[in-house]
Amino acid sequence: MTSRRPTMRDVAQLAGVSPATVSRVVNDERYIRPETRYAVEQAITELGFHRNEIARGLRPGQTTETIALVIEDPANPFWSGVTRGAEETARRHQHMLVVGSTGQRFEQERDLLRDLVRRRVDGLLVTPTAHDHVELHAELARWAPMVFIDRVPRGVPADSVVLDNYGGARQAVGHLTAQGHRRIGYIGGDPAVFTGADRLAGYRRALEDADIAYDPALVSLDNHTVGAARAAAAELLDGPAADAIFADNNRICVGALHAAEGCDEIGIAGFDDLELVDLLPRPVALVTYDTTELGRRAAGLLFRRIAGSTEPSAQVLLPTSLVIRGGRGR
Amino acid sequence: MTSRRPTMRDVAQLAGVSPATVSRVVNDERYIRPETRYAVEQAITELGFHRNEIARGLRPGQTTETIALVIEDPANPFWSGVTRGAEETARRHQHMLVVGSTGQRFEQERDLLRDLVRRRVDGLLVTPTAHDHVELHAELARWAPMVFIDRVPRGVPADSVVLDNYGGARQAVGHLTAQGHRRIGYIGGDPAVFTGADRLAGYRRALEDADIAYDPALVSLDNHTVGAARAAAAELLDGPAADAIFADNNRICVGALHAAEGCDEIGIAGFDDLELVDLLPRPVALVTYDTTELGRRAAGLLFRRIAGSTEPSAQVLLPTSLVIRGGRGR
DNA sequence: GAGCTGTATGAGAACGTAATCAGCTACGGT
DNA sequence: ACCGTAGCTGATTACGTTCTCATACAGCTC
Repeated sequence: MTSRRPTMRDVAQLAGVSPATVSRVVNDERYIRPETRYAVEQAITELGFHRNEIARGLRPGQTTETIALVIEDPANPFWSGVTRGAEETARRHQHMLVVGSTGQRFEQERDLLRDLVRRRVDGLLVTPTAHDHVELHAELARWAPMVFIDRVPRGVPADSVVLDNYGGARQAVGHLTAQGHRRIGYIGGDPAVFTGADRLAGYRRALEDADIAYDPALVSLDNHTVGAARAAAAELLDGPAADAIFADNNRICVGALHAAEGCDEIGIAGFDDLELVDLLPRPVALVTYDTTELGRRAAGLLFRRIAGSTEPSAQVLLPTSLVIRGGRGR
Repeated sequence: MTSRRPTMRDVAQLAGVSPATVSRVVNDERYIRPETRYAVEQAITELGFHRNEIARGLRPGQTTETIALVIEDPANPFWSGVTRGAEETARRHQHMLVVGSTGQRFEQERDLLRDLVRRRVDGLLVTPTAHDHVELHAELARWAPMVFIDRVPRGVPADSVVLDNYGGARQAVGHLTAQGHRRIGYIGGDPAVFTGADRLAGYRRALEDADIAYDPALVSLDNHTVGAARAAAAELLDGPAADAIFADNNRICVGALHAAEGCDEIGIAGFDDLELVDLLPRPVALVTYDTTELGRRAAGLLFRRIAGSTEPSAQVLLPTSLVIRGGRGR
């Protein structure tokens, strides 16, 4: 199938010119006789020549016109939205987007980032795995600009874009208290993840706002599946008699909705949007935001760095909004 | 920030050896004295050296260890599942995954594919845009193996992986007829898209199976948004008095569910899974499948080609299964 | 001690492209 | 006749790596 691929030399030979001339034609430079250009173009078409961008990128000062996006899981709607924004922005800057996933494993993140630096990507959009590993990011940020997504790095002076986790959670839980709920359960995922801590803080702040004492018995952490969240919700409703639940993310919210099915007086609020919630009989308060914009903003910051910006590092906080879905209300 | 990046020459100079020796250490070859290896490793650490994979890949016969995935929209759950499967498989083969989106625009697909071939990716996973452009794919498939996803190319001898669109639709519509529905509406998207034609054929076949005459008035095409689908569904229920609806994809299904809200006697079936459907009061029949597996299979076929397989091109049909969700049935 | 084999290293070429430099022609002005 | 310049093209080199070849020494065997 794939015989040896034609090079500029091959094209040159066929067209009866030197490789330099072929290069000039390909790069559309001045000072080419029309007949020469034509002959070279003929040869290019005949051989099916495609300039080797790898060799081109080897030249000093050249870039690979590639940025990388390192996320937890490309299939999760949150990350796939980010991916779309990043891809869109990369394309606008004539760059390709490489996507790598960490599955929340540090070793995988480390290998991935090192490999990407070796491949000379022009920049990195990174969601670090749960626990901080400053050395890794600091060492690699020497060679390629890095922008963090959904995490604020400690100790690495890099740009970052995060959601307003604190404000969003506070607003959602505030909505529950305004509805008269007093015993609001919190169901979260991995407590080591940056966003979880912020959302929990927002939850506590909302309780404070409403003069409700914080009760650790109403907080369940480390729920990583819909099933676990469902069980945790059932337990909170049953044991400490929660009258409402705040779900830290969309997986957990689905679990909570299952656990509270039929009990429409239980208040439910959650982070992340969910499709079809508006067809449910109960109302659900959701903290929504634009993940695509998250990807776009992050990539935008990255390209500013790639272009050579030396401004102090920026921490962008993306706003969230609270929407009330479902409950047959129109 | 980014000073000039150290090369093997720099490392060699610092370690007091030749570049060839550095190369040997980096590639973990035999015949290196332990002291020499140590000195080189010290120099590598001190300079923060990372081998330039671009230069490495320039050598003849070398590959870029990169495959590309060209899809319509990375944010769509269907494609993000495929992305995950492809990324996972790429990683297992020590390859990076480049993701590009076409937004269903042919020019964008063309530019993207050309650029990827110029960048010398080892292979391409492609979902062609709606209308066939055999020349493009045939020309590029000369240089990099190509596997088609969710479309069967006409005229290009390449592997492909598609869902059982025909069988899935037939089964879902068959379920509706078995429930006693006789006037089943079909709501589809772009009729030029390969999958739509197959699903429509499956719909017609299921009607035939149940001795129901095909009525064009019950078929609505070219619905590209949830809103359009909702309007189309409302119209079918109203005008030609459809008593059930088959939705060609998940966007359309959401629209149909909205249109039929409250009318639980209207049968609803659709292609693609939907979250939270199981909490709806009405039952919904859904054609489900594993998009991640789709990506994995496609990438698997691609790596077989990359490894040099010359078997005749394979068309993999991925099975679907029908699940009945919702309706408060447990 | 001549001839081997295995270990360890370096010199130099090659990969495909683009930039630099140099050279050529033709033409206009002096 | 000479110079300058614009238009056009080719030879050469460099990019960072790896591969091939050459070399040198140590420890063998006969």
